[in-house]
Amino acid sequence: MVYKDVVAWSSMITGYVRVGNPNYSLELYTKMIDLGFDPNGFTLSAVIKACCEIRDLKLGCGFHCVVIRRGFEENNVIISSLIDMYGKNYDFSSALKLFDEMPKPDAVCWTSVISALTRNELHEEALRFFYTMHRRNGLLPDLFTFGSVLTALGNSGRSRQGREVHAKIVTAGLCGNVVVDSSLVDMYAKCGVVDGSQRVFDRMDKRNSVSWCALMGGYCQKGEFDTVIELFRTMEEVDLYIFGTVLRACAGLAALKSGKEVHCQYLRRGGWRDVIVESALVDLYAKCGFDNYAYVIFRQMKVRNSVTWNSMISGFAQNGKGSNLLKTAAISSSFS
DNA sequence: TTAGGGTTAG
Repeated sequence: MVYKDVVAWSSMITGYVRVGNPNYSLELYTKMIDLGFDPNGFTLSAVIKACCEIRDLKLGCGFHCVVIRRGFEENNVIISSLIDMYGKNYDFSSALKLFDEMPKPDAVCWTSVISALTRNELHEEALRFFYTMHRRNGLLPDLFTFGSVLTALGNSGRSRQGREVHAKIVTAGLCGNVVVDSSLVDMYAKCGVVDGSQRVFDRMDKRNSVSWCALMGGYCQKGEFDTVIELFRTMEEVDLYIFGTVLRACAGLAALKSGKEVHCQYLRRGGWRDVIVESALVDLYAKCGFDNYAYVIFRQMKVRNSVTWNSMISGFAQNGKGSNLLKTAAISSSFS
């Protein structure tokens, strides 16, 4: 395919990123360059976003060089894409460096760096940036900013500040957005204020799987596992994330029957081979005394991580399988 | 024609 000018190429490249085909966007970009067209700001922000989607840090760095070479360093749209790309690829120091070099970052750039810090679990730093953006620079946080800030507040267990931010969201008239409301449910849940989560959840007009998952996570954290299982049974649509939480509740109760039902439902969905859910299954069966079955799942897993190994090893330990335990522990140590 | 947000396991 050949387009007549760089505007047409950019529209196509941007369009394919938007519809979730970043690889094709990058192919188009290569073709465009091969045909001798020069990328403009629109093209570059789109391909950087594509690198972000496919989690290709190396290629993203390459585009960062192109941005510098072509003199787009003061383009806020491109820089916020780059900050986001570095943040999502867990290179927060590059994200921070880029942000620090900006003479006058706008609210979106502040939000991008707050999100990069939150994603890299630098929650206190993210909150410092949020207050600086707001108080010292007079920039107004929006829906996107609050989404990240609530994550940082929840993960650092700051319920008092969480309530203050909740008040700001109400004042700004931003309640009613499903992402912000779900983030509030999650913030209260992670702070151990599950009644706060429930209140926000009850007032929501529109809920999605994130809202449910956040609420159920709150009850799990409180040890109210029966409530989690009850909530799960009332859900009409479930997604991958829910399984991890509900299996944690089943394991907490050593509820083999419920666990098996959830396991069947997970298998019926088909296609998912998720390390988190499968690790939760290993833990569930081991806690219910079925370490042999836990081991069957463990062996079939395509991807294992430290949680999987720990669940299996402690499963053997709990069930008095000393020799299996030592064998598994020895193999796991060769992976670390 | 372009940028940024939320949820699972030991």
